[in-house]
Amino acid sequence: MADNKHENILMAAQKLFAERGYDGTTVPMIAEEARVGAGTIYRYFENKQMLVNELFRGSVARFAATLHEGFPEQNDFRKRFRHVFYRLVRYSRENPEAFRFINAAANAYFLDEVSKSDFEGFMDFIERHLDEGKKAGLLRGLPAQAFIAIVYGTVFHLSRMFEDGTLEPSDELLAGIEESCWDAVSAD
Amino acid sequence: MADNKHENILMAAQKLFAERGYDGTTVPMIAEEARVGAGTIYRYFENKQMLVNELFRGSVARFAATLHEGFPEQNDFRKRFRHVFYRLVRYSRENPEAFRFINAAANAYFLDEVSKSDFEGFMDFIERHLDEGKKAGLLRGLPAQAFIAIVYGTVFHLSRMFEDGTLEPSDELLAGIEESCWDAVSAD
Amino acid sequence: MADNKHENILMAAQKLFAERGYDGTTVPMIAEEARVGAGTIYRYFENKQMLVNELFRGSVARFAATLHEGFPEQNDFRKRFRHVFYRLVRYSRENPEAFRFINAAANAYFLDEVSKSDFEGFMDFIERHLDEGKKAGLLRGLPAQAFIAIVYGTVFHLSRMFEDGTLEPSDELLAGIEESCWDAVSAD
Amino acid sequence: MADNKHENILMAAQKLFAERGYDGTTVPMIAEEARVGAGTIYRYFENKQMLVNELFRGSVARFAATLHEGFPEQNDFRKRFRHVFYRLVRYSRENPEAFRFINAAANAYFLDEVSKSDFEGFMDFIERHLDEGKKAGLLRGLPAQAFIAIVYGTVFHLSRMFEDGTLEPSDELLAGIEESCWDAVSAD
DNA sequence: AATGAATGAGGTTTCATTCAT
DNA sequence: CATGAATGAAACCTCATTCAT
Repeated sequence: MADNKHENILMAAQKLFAERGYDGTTVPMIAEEARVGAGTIYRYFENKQMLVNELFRGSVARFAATLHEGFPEQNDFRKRFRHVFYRLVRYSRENPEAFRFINAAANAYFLDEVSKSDFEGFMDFIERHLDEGKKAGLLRGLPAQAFIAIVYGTVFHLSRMFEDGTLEPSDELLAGIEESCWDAVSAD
Repeated sequence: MADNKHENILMAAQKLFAERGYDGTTVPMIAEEARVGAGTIYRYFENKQMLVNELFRGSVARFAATLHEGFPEQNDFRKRFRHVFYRLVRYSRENPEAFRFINAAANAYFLDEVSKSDFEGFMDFIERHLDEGKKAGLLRGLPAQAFIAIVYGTVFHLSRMFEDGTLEPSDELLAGIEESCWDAVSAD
Repeated sequence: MADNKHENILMAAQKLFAERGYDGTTVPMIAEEARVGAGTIYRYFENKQMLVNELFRGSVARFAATLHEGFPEQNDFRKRFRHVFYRLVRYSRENPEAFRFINAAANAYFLDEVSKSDFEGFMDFIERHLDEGKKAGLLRGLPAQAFIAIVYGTVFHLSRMFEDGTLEPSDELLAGIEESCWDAVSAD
Repeated sequence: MADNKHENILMAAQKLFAERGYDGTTVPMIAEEARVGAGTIYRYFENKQMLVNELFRGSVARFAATLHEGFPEQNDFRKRFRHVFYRLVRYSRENPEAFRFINAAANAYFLDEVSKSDFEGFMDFIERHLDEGKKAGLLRGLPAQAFIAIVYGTVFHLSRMFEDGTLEPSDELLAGIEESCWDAVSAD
């Protein structure tokens, strides 16, 4: 266990913010979870709000990286769609707390403008990707945002179910849902 | 404006909890929004936690009523599916704060067991409805929960977009999305 | 004992700031001295800094009122000088804590601009008064500020001595010192 | 700049205590100003209170030395009075921070008994000097303490004015004020 | 000897709750 | 009934002090 306090604090905050929200999480709670003194947190973060913003931006950046990494070079839209779907699922499953936190915090009053625009930039990537599919005539005559609602909304809810045990994840299930989502957005 | 303080307080709390979350909302904030004294809140609710639970249960009950009301008697699954979809959308659009609050609060640490089981009961209705479609062989070979993720998740995300103006609602758009969802879950 | 909490808090703060300075005085100390809960102080003052500034301005205003009240109408400079001297002494003796506080806090970093300019306005009155004496040829060829140093400085130090018992005040003593000050500033 | 940390710390503390008071100055502030680590301060001083006391005593000792040095041997009271006045002024001008700190800290709750009695001893020297003048019949029929109020109080206030630029020091001005003070205390 | 990261006691401030009016 | 002034526990944050390096 490398004694990286900065990272420990962020991970502790991640967990607690996901469980109890920003205002429901106290700094001493974070300190205890991170196994540091409460004052130590203020050596690494200016205040609680800076901490939550730094955490949010880091999580969004890793989320974006997950999505971008391995994004198919050739313009095979079906392949790209599948990539995006599986990467959304992968991030939500490998970082369930981060994923839950990002979605709960997006647009929250404690986020600063940089954080909000970082998140928008992330969503824009998905939107641009779907727009390509529309231009190629592969998708229905709905706004790209509607497709986001379907795909992202589905993954979001799925992640909740995986987390609380309502649903057990399996390759088969995910393949089925990916196909469902594709059928929901593809033309004809 | 009838001077129904009990109701005013609940509506004020609804609005604020939706905007700032449970812990980010103070009792004096609720009092000001409801145009009552802070002490008055304690004549109608034992404490803040009881208030949030009563609010949650009321919202879930109205949500359930919206869904049940007009549920097609005859066993026409396609019609019933459409009913459920449109009623989810109707509730989310007519009570955006309540809808946002319900989804943010579901499973939150401040809910008591009664509230949690009320919400589960509500979800069970949707699940049972989808199970019928499966039994009738009209839906794909996926768990009913997966369909919930798709439909409910889509409506949830859609509602967010309507609220923040990312997407403009229209009959045509909703019809298109309803069809998408149906295509996502129906067999063939 | 009228239960004027606002006033009680100001008086408690006055006493403690005079004894221990602004930073050496804690809000709970003020609360205890004022016989109120710590939180109550924040119903009357936005924060500690607003409290110290309101206190300062009130004290300066009463100091100025003491000086202005009964200021001789006729332009008899000697009489006016005596008036100013005795009123400085009166305020410092009737409000030793306020006087000590004003002198310690003038120019302090926790005072806002309004407070500082209030104090300057007060000092300006004394300066204008002395300037009249200079114009009338009754005072020495020194800047009015030098006279302030002599008169105000003397009264300030005198007040300290009265407070800590180093010197016992008496009419005779004050008359003697007033004469000394006059001899220090008057021409010839 | 010799690397005398002990001295650097004292000088840094001097400056900061003069500007912000004892409680308004933090140990890290002193460390930064002295260009040492915060922990280093505790190698040279037991704690903050010991530091402030040591500083106070050193400043008072240098103040006393300034006054004693060159004190006229022959019993020429007028000369001695002038010496004292000019040495008070000299110290206050050459060590404005120390002078301001001494006067603000005298009697403060954080000074220990040794520090307080050191300061009293210093004041006693001035008092004894003035008593001689009284015995020689050269001064008015006022207590020596009253003369201290006049002379020390004047110099104290003058120093404030020099520091904040309200008054510009000059040989002529000082000569004039010294004469004023003498006229304030001398018989006839 | 010197440092500065780490800490927890204690500072300022907020807020759920009570209660006299 | 309704209120909002009052409160103290607990929140956020600071800082004197310690101690491993």
